[in-house]
Amino acid sequence: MVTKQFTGSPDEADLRRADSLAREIFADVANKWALLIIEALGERTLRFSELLGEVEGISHKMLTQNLRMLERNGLAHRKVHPTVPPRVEYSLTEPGLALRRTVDTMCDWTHRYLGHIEASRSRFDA
Amino acid sequence: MVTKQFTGSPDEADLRRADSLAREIFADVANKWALLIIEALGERTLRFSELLGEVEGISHKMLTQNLRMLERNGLAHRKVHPTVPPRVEYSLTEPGLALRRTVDTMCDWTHRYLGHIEASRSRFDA
DNA sequence: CAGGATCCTACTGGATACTG
DNA sequence: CAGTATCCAGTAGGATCCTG
Repeated sequence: MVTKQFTGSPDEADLRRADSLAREIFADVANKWALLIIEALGERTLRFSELLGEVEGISHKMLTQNLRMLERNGLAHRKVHPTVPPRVEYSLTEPGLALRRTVDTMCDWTHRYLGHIEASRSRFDA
Repeated sequence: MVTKQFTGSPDEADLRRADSLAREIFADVANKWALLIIEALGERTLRFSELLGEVEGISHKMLTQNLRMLERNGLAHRKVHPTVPPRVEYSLTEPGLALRRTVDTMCDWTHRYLGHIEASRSRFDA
């Protein structure tokens, strides 16, 4: 489980707070776009427009929204070059890189079980 | 990236198909409820009603929906006991267990960086 | 080029009631 | 108890227009 149960311990309130925070973070991060962005940024630093092309199917709006969220949580770093036209580069922070490693294993998993899953689907759909 | 680019190879069509399948599976699995259910089932086999209680905040409908999806993809196994009242038990299959390991590391990640993230949020919100 | 704001649609997901 | 069906509200998310 994401959350562990603490009952009756001294600073129970603090622990419950950490608990709900953990759930919030998990909900932030456990979504398709966020994970795909993290995966893309793991390769190298990317500009906004590059990400838009790199993350298959994402819209302008969703990209901005998720980048803000990642920045707020300290997973991505936003570097603005004060040039004209503006140039903004996104990269992963240490926590972001750590998360990226687990996303990697998720991608590996996907490819490893592709066959199993496709077979299971055919069986189920029958 | 989830998807790798193959261009000009012999059976390019097959690879593109596998590609889009991979993205589909990733989208199925990379969602809050699916991951939380997998995490819960990792502990032990659970009945429908037990899952409902175990997965914090999930609704009846979302649970059914996600369980069907997990079953279809061959990640969860559904065992019906022909008793009355009915008793249905869900457990993880081998692929499901494998995925569960990566979900575990994601949960660990969440708890490890809780402090970093909370601090980053305060900074950002100011 | 990066990205905010707005509008609008479509789907997600909750509550509730019904069946085996 | 497990699961389906229906209805409905909220929101995710696309398209578009506008600024520095």
